[in-house]
Amino acid sequence: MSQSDRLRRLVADELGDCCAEDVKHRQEQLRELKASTPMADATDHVSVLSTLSDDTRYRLTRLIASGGERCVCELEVLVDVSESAVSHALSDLVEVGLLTRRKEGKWRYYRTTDRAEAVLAALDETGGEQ
Amino acid sequence: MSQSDRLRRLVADELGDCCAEDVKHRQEQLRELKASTPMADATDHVSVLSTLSDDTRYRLTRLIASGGERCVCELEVLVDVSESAVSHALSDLVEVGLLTRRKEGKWRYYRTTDRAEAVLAALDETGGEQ
DNA sequence: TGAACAGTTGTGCAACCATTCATATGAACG
DNA sequence: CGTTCATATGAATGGTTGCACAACTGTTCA
Repeated sequence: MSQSDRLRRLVADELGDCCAEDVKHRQEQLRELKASTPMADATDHVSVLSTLSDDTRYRLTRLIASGGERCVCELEVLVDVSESAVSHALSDLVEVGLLTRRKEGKWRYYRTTDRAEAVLAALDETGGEQ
Repeated sequence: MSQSDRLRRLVADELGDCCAEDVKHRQEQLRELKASTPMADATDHVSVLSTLSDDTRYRLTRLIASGGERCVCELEVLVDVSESAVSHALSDLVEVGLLTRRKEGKWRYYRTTDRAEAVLAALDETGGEQ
């Protein structure tokens, strides 16, 4: 069974009856949908999401978002993974634009970006639905 | 070298000089930050993010978000993975509350939730920053 | 200069995850 | 009922990822 077979049946079911014209129209509609859906940033967005979708990185981002600028040695205390893991995590977060890094002397301070805050807010504001 | 050693040095650097009192205070501050940062939904949020952070699932969500309700056989045309993979992906998305499923006859229609739209919007609205 | 130290990066292993193939379910229809 | 069809589900597997350990940068201070 081919994809277009199924599509024909679907259109037939939806419209009651249907002719080749209707199927063509639906196909065209889907083609347009695919073309018009903004996929340019897909890779960018996917890497942001996948970076934030790790427990350690999520927690670090949360902590920085709610506590303001922090440096590695403070963060190490707040999550229980090695300092190396914290550093890895922070670098990943900077790389995708969820954190910014500031050097001061031998310390490095991390801060959340607007993007990080927007994503966290989106999650917070849509908590208890189904 | 212990964590609290580093913390002491950090506080010393920040304040110019510091006493045991100051370090205690910073430690207390961090403890409060940890306690007050909302981590209850962490697992929930992390699974939402990790579900959406897959290319196939992200694209499907995008397509449904911009095209409205769709059923599996339409979506199969729009992304180039097997029907089984589409079905798996959609089920995963429903499970974490990014899509809802509606049955009608032998077809199943999928629609995005507020949460999905909020997260996509957050990403869209914070595109070109650094 | 060099010792001490904050943080970063490379590597290997273990755990996890996405896709596929094969099969199951459940609705419609004769 | 039995077949067809749309979709779901389970098991297997191939690939990816997170972590700890250790070696390495780069900075400060003597």
